[in-house]
Amino acid sequence: MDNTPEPRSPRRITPSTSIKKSKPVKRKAPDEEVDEFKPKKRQSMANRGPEKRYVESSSEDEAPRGKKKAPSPMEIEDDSDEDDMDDFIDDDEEDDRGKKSKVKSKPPAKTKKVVMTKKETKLTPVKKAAAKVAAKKEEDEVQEPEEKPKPKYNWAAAKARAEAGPKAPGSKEIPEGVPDCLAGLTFVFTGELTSLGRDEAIELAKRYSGRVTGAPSSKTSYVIVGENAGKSKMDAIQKKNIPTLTEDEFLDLIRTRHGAELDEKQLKAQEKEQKKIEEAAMAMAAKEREEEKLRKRKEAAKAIPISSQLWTTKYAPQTAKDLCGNKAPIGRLLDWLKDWDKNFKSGFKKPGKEGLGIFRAVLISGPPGIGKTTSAHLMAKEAGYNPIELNASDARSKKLIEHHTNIDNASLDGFFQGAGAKTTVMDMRLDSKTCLIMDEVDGMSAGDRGGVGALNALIKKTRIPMILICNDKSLQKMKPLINTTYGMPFKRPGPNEVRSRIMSILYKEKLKIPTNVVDQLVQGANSDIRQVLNMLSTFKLGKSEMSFDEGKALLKVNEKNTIMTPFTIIDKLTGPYAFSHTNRETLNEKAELYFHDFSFVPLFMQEHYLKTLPARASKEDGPLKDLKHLDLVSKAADSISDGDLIDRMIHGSEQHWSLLPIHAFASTVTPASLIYGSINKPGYGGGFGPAFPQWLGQNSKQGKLSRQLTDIQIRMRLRVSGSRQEIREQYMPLLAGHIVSPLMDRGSDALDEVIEYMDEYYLSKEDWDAFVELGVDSMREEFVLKKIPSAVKSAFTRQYNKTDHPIAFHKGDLFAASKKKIADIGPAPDNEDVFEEDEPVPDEEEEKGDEEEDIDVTKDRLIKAVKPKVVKGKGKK
DNA sequence: CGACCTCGAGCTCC
DNA sequence: CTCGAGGTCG
Repeated sequence: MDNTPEPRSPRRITPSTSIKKSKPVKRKAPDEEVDEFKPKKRQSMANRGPEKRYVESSSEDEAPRGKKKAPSPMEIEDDSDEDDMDDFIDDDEEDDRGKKSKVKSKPPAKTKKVVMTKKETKLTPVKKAAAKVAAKKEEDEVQEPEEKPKPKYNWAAAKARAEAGPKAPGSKEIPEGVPDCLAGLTFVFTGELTSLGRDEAIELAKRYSGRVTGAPSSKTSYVIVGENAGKSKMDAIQKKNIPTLTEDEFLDLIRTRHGAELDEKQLKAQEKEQKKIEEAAMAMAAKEREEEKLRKRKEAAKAIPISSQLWTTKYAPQTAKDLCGNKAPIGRLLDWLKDWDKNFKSGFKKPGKEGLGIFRAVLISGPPGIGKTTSAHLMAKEAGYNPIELNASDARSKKLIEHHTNIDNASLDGFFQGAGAKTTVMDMRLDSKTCLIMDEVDGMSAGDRGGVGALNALIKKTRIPMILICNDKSLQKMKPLINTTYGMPFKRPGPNEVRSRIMSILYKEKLKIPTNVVDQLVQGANSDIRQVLNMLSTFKLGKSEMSFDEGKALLKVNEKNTIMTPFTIIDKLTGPYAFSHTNRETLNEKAELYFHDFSFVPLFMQEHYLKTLPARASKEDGPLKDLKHLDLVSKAADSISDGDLIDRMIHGSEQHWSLLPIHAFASTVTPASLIYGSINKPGYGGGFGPAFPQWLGQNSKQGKLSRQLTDIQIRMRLRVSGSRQEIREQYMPLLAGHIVSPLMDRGSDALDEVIEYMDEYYLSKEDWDAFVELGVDSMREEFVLKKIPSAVKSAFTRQYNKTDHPIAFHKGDLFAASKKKIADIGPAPDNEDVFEEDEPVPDEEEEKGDEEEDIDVTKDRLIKAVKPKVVKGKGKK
């Protein structure tokens, strides 16, 4: 925190939430959260007398570094904010001095070089009140003249600023330019601006239809250079000779530039686009009329009139032209479908030019809402196929996969093998021109493992093209599909692609929404057209126009839908400008991020804090920079370590949950405030974004092992007694000699013996796997698996699956049911601990799952063997 | 109309 | 860094 920035002119810009389109609102209506929040906070600060003092003094000795202090929220108060506050307090003081001569002069803790010209600012009642509070406090603290202004002033000043800010004349105010005055210009922002946040600046440029890109290039009209501008960018700027602006000049540009000074080319392009939009809208209207007619003719009472349909269905893409983005993969998909017959005849031997001739199925993957399913349908139709959609997550299709497309089952399979045969599956007719579209493949195998396996087997012999759709193909369970299908990753369509479509729809709906607003919406909705349409259609109910700010408000309402993962949280907390003085988020808001998931976020922070290029060190150069970096990291480590201690108190025996906020700051916010900065850090293992905490990986593995051990124990408890530990330490080595070693030593000869032994103890093949995984020393996993020839392994699996086993609950899914059975039998009396974790006894339905055949044998056996009514845990044998 | 070049953005984790 | 899109030139 010692790299305090130069004193600078105060910011007169409201928090972004309160930028109003027209005149600033009267202050009687304090704007939104920020404002609501701050005053509240101030009060709470003011109420705390003594603590505050400590905080103040400690925040003062930041400069002499190395002093260990208990982490405290206030400490990590942004230095910049402090500065700002200073400035503001100064303002207030000066005002007050001028008017009442009441306030004593401030200790010269900080040199103010910049004297503002806004003393004439009329004090509004609120501001006066705020100033009064400030003044009073000042009087109180006067005895300690060496003290810096108190953090508590921040709130007063912040409030005053938030409310009075936009009105203050002569200060850096957000200028109001002519609409579209930046049209046709391309901006690049670099470095930290003095009063505008990066986002605000970008937003401002976009508000006036400017274009903002990340890297300067020959297309860039202006580069707005702030403090600490990146060196590479500056070099590029110099090399390409791009005009640069300061922030003030940028604001002036907005003020002075009139209208769109577009050159001919741009105008032409605009015209062209407009024409395209209108054409598309016409086409849409025509289509709608047609459909409306059709509907009327049919007189289908049930059909909903198109005009009242949801926009998302109403404007669902009808032709390939309507699809946004992903042009290349969609084209490939079409080619593949068209060539399918040919490839089928040649036995999928010829790769073709794109190499997709050898696949019988494609796997489309990509985030939701970008038209994967629609593309698949449209392309199938276009290629002359009759698409059948199976949604893997709905039970019907699941059954279908299980029962009809199972390779051992003849019904569908007959079709897939016989040429040209016709079959009906679930009331759907299949013929040679059918194309199977499996949606949400990744949601499939959740309930029935082997779903993907069965699907894969189906793919290998299908006689019709199959299009599989999933959201995430990197999942483990999707692995079998990767080699058998052609992967087609779909990406989010770019804003440009979405815009034209949205614009046409809007044109047709007679909604007047400027391009930049649409862009904003698209961006805010992450290019999810459906979401944008939904937002717009609800908006349409009230109005027919939308301003930039209305769009923003609309986005804000909808943005809650986006989920925060620890990754995004860490991104937010340690992003390049996360704690820069232009950042508008309060510390409390940052702490809120921690509370999103307070068991994970600290872990991610701990994983991440060494991987940034701290912005606080970026001022220095050479060795000094490294030193500063080290210093910051060391401080962050200290804080994280403090956080760990606090964590002990929270999660340890004392359960001091009230310490959670402190933990938030110590473990997360403070480190973030120190090391925030560029994430992409070459040379340090590189990588992108926060890594998944290694500890978590190990932890989840441990969790898995421990669950497996519990499994084994529960199964064996029919024969043996003992806690998990006992089983692990005493039975398992013994058992290993009987169920693992024979396979290692004698190979497949020992199979029968081993399986018999496992049956004796009700151990399944899965238990065997777990058993091996749990092994140590001479029984450790790699060693064992290496020693057993793979032929033996597969023979083992085959043989095990071939025979019936006297275990009622050898499937993981049936585990819940199995526990009940054990309870029925009555466990060994000294092992009640296992049953403590029992879920409520599952009801009958769950018990008879899909695997009835499996159960039947064993069920009889077990249930006959014992009296069923013994109460859980109490039964003695 | 096609090939080449240049610009720009997204990439990764659950 | 790599891919795709878009523009320009032959």
